[in-house]
Amino acid sequence: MIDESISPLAPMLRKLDERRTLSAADHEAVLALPHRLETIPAHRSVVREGEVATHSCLLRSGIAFRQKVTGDGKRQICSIHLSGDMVDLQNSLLWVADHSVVALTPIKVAFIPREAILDLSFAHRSVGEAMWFDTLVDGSVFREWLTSAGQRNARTRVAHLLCEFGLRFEQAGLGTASNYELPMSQEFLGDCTGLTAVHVNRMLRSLKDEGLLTMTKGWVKILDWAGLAKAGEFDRLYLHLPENQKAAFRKP
Amino acid sequence: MIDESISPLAPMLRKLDERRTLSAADHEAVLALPHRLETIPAHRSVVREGEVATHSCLLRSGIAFRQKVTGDGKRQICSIHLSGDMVDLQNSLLWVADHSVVALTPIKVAFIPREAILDLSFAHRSVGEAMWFDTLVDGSVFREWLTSAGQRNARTRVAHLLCEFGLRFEQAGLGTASNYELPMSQEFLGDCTGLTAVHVNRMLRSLKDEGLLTMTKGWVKILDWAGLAKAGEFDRLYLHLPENQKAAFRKP
DNA sequence: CGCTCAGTTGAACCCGCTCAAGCTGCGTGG
DNA sequence: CCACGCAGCTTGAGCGGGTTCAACTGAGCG
Repeated sequence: MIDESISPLAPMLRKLDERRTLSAADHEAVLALPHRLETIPAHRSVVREGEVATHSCLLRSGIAFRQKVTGDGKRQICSIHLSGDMVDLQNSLLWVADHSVVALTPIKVAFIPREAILDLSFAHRSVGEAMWFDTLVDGSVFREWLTSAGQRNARTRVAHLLCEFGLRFEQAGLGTASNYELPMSQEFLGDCTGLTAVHVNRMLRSLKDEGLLTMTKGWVKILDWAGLAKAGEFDRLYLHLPENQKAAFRKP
Repeated sequence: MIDESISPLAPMLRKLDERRTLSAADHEAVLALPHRLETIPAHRSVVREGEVATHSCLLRSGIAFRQKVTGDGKRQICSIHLSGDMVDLQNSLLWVADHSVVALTPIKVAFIPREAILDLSFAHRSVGEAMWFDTLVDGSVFREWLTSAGQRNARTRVAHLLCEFGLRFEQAGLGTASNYELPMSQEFLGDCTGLTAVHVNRMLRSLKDEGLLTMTKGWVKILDWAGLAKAGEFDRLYLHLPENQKAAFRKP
């Protein structure tokens, strides 16, 4: 197991290592990445839409999210990110940011120059694959959210989101899939799902009334995972969780 | 310029070359990729959700699209793809397909083993970067579609989609941004935008009535690009078109 | 000619939005 | 200790954008 105290980049290593088996040399190379540590307060943005992103940003702790803002000021949250996520590969590799990355809670980050990321990726194939695949999983989540926003009704969307968050938080070592702390307002959940805060509230009430979950002081407890998953049409396949993926890669 | 007659993989080379300047060795390596050619009729799927995708699929001609189907049978189109696109990198690299890829028109494809793609990418960094970045652009388009589905009203969504298609078709050498052939039913456009065919019809009528465009026999003519772009809140940044990107990379 | 599929239009309906009011919990300062 | 303010949660009532259902039109095709 990788000790967090070894290096500020340890969360990154942990995540890459889940996705691909890395050699000692790979480990060393990752930890040797040049970086600048920073703490960013809640609500402050890491990168803004339209800016040139020269650095990529490793999230070491806290929660961040991606957002896009429409012409008339409405906000769409595109995904959330937890410890270990390379939260701005998308923007920095594409040069001009097409969306913003914002801190939901206070976060600790490490900025890494994009060239260093690319050099590392192509010098160490396993690392490169793990990183590339991570960006593909991001894409898969975007597709799922798009499908929710486009095709599912409000109740299903909310239930789906809470299932996803459960698995994501558990994977990142923050609670369990059915019991986790979620520091998000209903307004925020609305911007994730394309609903208003008022309607999110009503859908949560409906789910609570059916005994599927409780929410108190920012803690979500899912009382009936199977029931909530059914209500949310939730199938974890799209998350491409590492355990499944690595298993698949051992086969051939 | 790259001659299509050299190899069936020429469209791929053209596209990669737009994104990164490739050496002669890079060219050779791309064209040397093992592949199996196939022609697929309209409506037939290339990969189905849940299948293991061992091959990646280069689209040589025709139009393909990605779709996800919800529990109650509704369909979300996630993106469309044109000549030169590696239409199934997302699925094949992630192993188990989380969405389907379907032929909209009859298409010509070349199936390439995923291992060959990966070997090439990591042996030839420019090729690898071009390919990785292409998957990131796909992600950017997903985010934009998500934003449309979640936050924009029906009229804006339809106008936005037609602007995007214009630029995509022009980029692929199929017509111009304001005059292109679009072999899609209104039902299909509805599944792209999360609307019903009936409402797509009404929104198109509204856009036509304002003199922004005409649609006859599958040909879209945009009479007032600026007007349509405004109606659709359209900003091309998210497409990360090669000309802008390559220019950015010459700078540093 | 008759079939089918896509486009078109109207009318009624309903899911989710908007507006508005009241509530709850909590931090701040007197 | 309470008073105050503020942000987020809750609930109700009415509205409206988009859906649903249905009928008709027109083009392509065997």
